[in-house]
Amino acid sequence: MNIADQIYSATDSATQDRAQAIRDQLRDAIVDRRLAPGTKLSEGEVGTLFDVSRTVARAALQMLSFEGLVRTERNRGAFVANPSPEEARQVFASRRLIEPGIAIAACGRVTAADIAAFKAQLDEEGRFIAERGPNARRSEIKASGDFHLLLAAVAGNAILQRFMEELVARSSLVIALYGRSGISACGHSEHTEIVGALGSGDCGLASRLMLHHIDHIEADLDLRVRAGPALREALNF
Amino acid sequence: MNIADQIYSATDSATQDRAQAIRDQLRDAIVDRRLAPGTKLSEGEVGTLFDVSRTVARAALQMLSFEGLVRTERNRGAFVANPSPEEARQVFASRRLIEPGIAIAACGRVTAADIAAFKAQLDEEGRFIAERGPNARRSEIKASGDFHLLLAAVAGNAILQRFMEELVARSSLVIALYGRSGISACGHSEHTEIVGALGSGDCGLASRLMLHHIDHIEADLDLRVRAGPALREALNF
DNA sequence: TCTACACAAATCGTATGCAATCTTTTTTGC
DNA sequence: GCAAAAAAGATTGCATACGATTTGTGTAGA
Repeated sequence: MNIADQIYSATDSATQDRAQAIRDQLRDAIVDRRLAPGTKLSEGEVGTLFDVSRTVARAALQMLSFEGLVRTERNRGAFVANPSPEEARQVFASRRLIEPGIAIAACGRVTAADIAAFKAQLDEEGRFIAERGPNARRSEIKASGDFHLLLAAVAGNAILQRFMEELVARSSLVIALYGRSGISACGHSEHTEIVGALGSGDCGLASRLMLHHIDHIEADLDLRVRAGPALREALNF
Repeated sequence: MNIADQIYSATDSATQDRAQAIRDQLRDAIVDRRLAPGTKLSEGEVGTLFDVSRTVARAALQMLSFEGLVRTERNRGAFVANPSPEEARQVFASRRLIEPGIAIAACGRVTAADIAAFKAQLDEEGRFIAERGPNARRSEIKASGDFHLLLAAVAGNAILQRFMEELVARSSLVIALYGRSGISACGHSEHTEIVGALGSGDCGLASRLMLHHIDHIEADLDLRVRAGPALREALNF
């Protein structure tokens, strides 16, 4: 069982229907920025693409709409979400509220095996940062999110874990839209510090480091309304 | 616009399809304990009851399943959720983590009109406590949850507000299953204290009061595994 | 040339039908 | 009488069909 499986096991263990599989693939595509914000996802197109009927495609899109990754308009269709600056702020405000607590919970339950998993995760992050190129960049963003999901999994609260999955996914969208530079190297070192705090059992430190880490990520965003997105939103509504 | 509309405006403003309306009615029924945990909700039954096709009923049940209020089993059907003691603990652990922060956020944004709405909400709670009888008891539980939802609405973060809607709804289920006595009077006075702290702008106090309030609610639960629910679960699985 | 209206194309919302799967009952063999 | 197998019944999973709504296009009139 690799790390990715471990992270998603809570939601995917009982993968019953094909709709969930399609949702997962679409979510990965959105998080990896292969699907740009605003892209139209028509039921028929998704259906033929995955070789299922519109019924199943519709269910998958509905799930993504619940997660906030897709916006649906009646009789118009589904579109990859285009979060406004205000939504972006709310995403990070939520993370600032939840993640320090998750860090404390994880710190209280972390095992040696978990630490090993974190180390493997950090190595993977490092590899993607070392590589350069668009594909590595995508993998890097995803790996960075996976760190936070792994932490949530270790914390052992399935409800908070699901909240975090949603927040991390939406953060990817926000960073795609408003991200300024590569926060990657900085983020990676901060991840390493957090794992260090977990390993030494300093829960308060882990919590504080996490809070600063989120602040740093958000500080890298440029949430001023720009002509491009503003115009698009004006046209969409 | 009454208080209930205000609370749910974030999710219901653009009520597009009938599935959402059905979901809301079913959710109210579950939260009000008119539908007991474990009750079977077959697609056909729900469809005929609301006079829609199975397609629409299915969508409504899927939504409730995302919220954790309904559990679906492949080729078996949907059932009102029967949260385990562990799930119950996770619900309250999540609330302990999130709600003090919500209280602080709400405290920083609360207006005079909000305070008036809180007062009206408290009055309504008081009325239901004064009345006795099963219907009043139901309304009382619902009103108590609405207080927390109103607070989340005032906090002004749509994402956290949705998380709270889910947590409050699941809490109702947990209290229905594991609640020991009437925490109501105690809870009502604590709500009043929190509103007092909000009114005087003491955000730290509001946050601490909220944390204690959640602890008190949880302390009233009897989370030891009992024969009844265990047997039911054994029969369901 | 520009505007307004009408028609055509595309897409969604919903109902219904069939196949697959699970549960229950009946039948059969011991 | 009891256990096991088989058939019947019920319910979901999924595909498809049709109507409704929206969007885009072309044409007629000013």
